[in-house]
Amino acid sequence: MEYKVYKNKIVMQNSSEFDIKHILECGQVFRYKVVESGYEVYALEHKARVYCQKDTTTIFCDDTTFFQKYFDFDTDYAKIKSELRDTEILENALELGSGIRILRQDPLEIIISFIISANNNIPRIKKSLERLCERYGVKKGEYYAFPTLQKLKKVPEAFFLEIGCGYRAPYLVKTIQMLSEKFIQSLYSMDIIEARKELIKLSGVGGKVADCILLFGYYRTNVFPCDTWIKKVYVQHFNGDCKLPAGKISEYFVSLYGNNAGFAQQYLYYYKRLKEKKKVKEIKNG
DNA sequence: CCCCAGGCGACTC
DNA sequence: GAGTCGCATGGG
Repeated sequence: MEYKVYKNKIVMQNSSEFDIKHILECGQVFRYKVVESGYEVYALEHKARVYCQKDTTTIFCDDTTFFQKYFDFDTDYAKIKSELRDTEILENALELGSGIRILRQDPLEIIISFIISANNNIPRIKKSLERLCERYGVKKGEYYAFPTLQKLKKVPEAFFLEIGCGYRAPYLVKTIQMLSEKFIQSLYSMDIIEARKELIKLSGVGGKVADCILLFGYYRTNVFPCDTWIKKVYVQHFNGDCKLPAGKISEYFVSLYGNNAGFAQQYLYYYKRLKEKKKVKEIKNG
């Protein structure tokens, strides 16, 4: 991918491997919002504004080094896509979500976000996280940083209830008490099986959430989070058994795509959600 | 009223 | 170990 880095911006031309809409709306990140003709995205204490006009994408930000890493600029997505283009459904998904990239996000932010995500819908997850940051994150001008672990340890269960976390509130409190910087760091170098086992020990973290944490928080791309949408993909496009548990479906896709499994999952998830949304709209409009 | 949302924990057997 | 079930909460 070709790009130029300036003092406070990164500029890309004809970037077929970078589409900010695809990146933000494929379910890996919740702290972003639509602004005039672009998006604003928040990561830890940083903020970026991304605009796309014709063939030019511009990332305005406070720290270009941070966001080059965050947007995964060192990975060759053209190569990954060529390796994944093996079936009709993948071909369609790769075309629809051609500009998807897996973000290098902060593990703590991802752990909290995906505990909240369980059996929840995206608008509500976004709202809960926004209110958590507003109350416990450091104010950075007109936005808020994600709370530090130290700050999170002071959040009472009642507050998580107040911001709409529902029955996940006690899970969050319990998990935050279990977390330490050392634990979070230790997972980077841990064997994937072991890391997954450690994450599942956390309250509110099962197999699916653990896979999301590994993929989005630790960039472990040889996992395949299986949720309700992916289940539909498996049944409808891979001739799968609808009674098969999520863990087995996940294993199936990892055996199929190996270190590209996480990427495949994002393309398929984005594809299925968009298609389903479109179908609902069509029904509504007659 | 129903069903669903990026599932998990507790409880069975 | 696999199979049920309840779960807060808001939207369609």
